[in-house]
Amino acid sequence: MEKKSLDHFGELQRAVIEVVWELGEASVRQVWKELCRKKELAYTTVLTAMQRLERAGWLKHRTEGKKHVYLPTRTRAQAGAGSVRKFVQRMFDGNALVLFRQLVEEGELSDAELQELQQLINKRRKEMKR
Amino acid sequence: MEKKSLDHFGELQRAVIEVVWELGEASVRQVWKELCRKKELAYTTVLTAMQRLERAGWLKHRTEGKKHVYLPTRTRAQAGAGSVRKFVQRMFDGNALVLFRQLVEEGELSDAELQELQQLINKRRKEMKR
DNA sequence: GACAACTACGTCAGTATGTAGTACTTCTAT
DNA sequence: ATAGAAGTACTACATACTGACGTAGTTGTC
Repeated sequence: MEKKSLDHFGELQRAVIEVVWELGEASVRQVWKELCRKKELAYTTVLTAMQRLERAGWLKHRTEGKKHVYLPTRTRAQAGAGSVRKFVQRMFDGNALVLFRQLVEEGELSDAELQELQQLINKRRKEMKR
Repeated sequence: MEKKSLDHFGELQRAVIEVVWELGEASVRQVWKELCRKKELAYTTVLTAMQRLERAGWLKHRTEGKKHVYLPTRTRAQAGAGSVRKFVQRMFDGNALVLFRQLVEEGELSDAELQELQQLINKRRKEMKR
């Protein structure tokens, strides 16, 4: 069922779903207006993108008068988590620790961030003990 | 220049480069033989895949007699790191901490792994202090 | 020089994507 | 009731990438 990871969409579809997440729910026109602030687009271009996202299972819609109001099927956080999971699967054979090692050792994080991360881990481990 | 992340390749190309990494360097025939253990493939199919990987900047080759010996342009680790970086960029606006939070809080890791991660972080922080 | 092994090049089908036009439908204001 | 605005549905087209090969030309070796 759930097939594609978020970061495998094209730019347009990606931008569309980001807008929907931001607004919580949105009509085509709303999204269109938002995207037009960056770049002129035909209304139907956005419509198509949203229909494709719906077919792909990322959006659903409810009918309101004559228009469709689209909602995300997953929260941004859920989508992020799913993408991470798939990414870890593809890239590191499902072993998340390898990814961590990569990020920690390749110096992607500042000392402050590392510290925050430690707190996160401690908290998590305490929660798990219960 | 460097455009595509490792996990955006198709299955064949992905399998090819994995074999090359494993062998260190490899002729088309070597890779072909290896891949044929899983699935019959025409020799030229593999050839094409390798040529495309070269055009994309993931392999280079040296000529040896009449054949080409292909080498990776990046180590597996470098490629992994690059992909992670791009992934973090696309998915979390470059903020790796958000990714960590995702993984830690969504319960992707066991207690043992969390513990190991803490050790990694400690080691890294000590290194940074110097 | 013949032949096997190679590479170069072209091709084809399938899929995804951005982009948008056209036609049909429906709500709404007069 | 009806015209027009606003919506959606459907179709189309160009581009790109991929898997998958076939064929033709080249070259090293016996």
